Amino acid sequence: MISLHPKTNEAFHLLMQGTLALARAERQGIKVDMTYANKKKEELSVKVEALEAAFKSTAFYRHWQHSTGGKALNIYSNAQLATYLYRVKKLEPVGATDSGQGSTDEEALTQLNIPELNDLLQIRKLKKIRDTYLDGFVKEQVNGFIHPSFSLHLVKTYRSSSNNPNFQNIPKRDKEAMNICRGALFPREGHQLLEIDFSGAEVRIAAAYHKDPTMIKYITDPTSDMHADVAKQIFIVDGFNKKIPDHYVLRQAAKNGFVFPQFYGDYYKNCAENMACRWGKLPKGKWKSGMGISMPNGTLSDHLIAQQIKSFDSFTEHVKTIEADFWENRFYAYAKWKKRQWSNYQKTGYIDLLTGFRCSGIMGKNDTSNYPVQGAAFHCLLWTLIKTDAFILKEKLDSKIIGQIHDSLIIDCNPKELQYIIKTVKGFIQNDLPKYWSWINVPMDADAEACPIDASWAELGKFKIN
DNA sequence: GGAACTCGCCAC
DNA sequence: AAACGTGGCGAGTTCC
Repeated sequence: MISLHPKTNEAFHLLMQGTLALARAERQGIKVDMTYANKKKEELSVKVEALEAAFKSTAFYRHWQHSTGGKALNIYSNAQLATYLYRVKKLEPVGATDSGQGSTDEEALTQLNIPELNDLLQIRKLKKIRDTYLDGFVKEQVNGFIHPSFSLHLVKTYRSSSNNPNFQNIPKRDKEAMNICRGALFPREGHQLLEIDFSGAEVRIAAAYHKDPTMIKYITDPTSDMHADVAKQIFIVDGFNKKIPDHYVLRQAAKNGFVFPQFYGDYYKNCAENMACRWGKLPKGKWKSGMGISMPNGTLSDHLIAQQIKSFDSFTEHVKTIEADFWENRFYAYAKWKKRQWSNYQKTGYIDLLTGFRCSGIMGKNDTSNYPVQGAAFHCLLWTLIKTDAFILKEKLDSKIIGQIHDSLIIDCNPKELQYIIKTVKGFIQNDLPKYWSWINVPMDADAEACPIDASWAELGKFKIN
């Protein structure tokens, strides 16, 4: 028997209207400074060639070359690199790829502590910027504008995807890569780029599913701070103050190394390793005084040793207890919902989203709680994009929606319309959206950031708007 | 010579 | 017992 989802019609209309609004954004496109892009490509090529020449003059390279027995050596072949490192030199691989080959990613090569490999990593970074991003813009550009495509029919969770070029993965965190890549993208003459982001989209939409009272409190009480609370617990800090830089780093480590991974279904061993080694800069094994990132009094190892956590293994055991507390006490209702999702899926073979979509097919346990959150959170953005598009058309504004990145809207904005647009879109998000979807059970909010007039997308951070 | 694969790496 | 969700894309590689 076919069971029809009660909200199918609503989901259908969201897809239809979303497709039309996104098509208008695609047609608008984003201006590329071609002179800049080509100049930067050239500069990167010069750097890559210099680094490549330096690499090829090392004993490491000569030995590698010699080891191939006459076969042409390509220093960018990870297969050849893995063979050399793990078969010829018999080094111990830090990890393995899906197919079982010793891994040659940044993590693995850094751990090997071979200076020449750091040069190789540097070359990889520059080539990525040049070949994936700058060259992607140049290839896809028509009359100085790129027109990234947005699709609503490709992703299992009913999120969107983007290609030709992909507008949703342009570097942001790495400052150098961000400046070079986003520095090529501009608004129309006299305009400024405006980005409106949902605040904590997935965390808030998850609350509509699990209705966890602790989580709802964290979202609604502005004096509470979930990541700080978890950081205090993991790193055992009294008098935690996120204004102290050392404490702020611990909060970031807890947020990105524990809280979010746990929401996606990660487990304590990965979390402990990431927090200790990647964030805390502590080694595996036994810890001594003076190791790791700085703390208000001494270093992280000093601090943890004083708390009787004297080794990586002991920290891991500690994080295990925090994981148990996280799901058994702090977010008990959330954990219960996750279990229900899995058992419902096992009975029915599908998962329904609050926005009227249904995910079927083979899923793992984590998928059954991740898909509905990821999809519905994106649908909040899509709904807002449709409303904003209609508003711009109706008011005959000069500003144009040019793209979307899962939970954010990017607008090529006429400065005269900036405040009006921000106010209106925030109104859609804060007032109209929760009315349209009455299952939303926490306030929805957004942040707006703009670039100066005529400035590239790289200038976004410098211009916050309350 | 192209399809399909692996690997690494960028975003949310 | 098992052990992080969703994509796109370039380069290298293998297969037909």
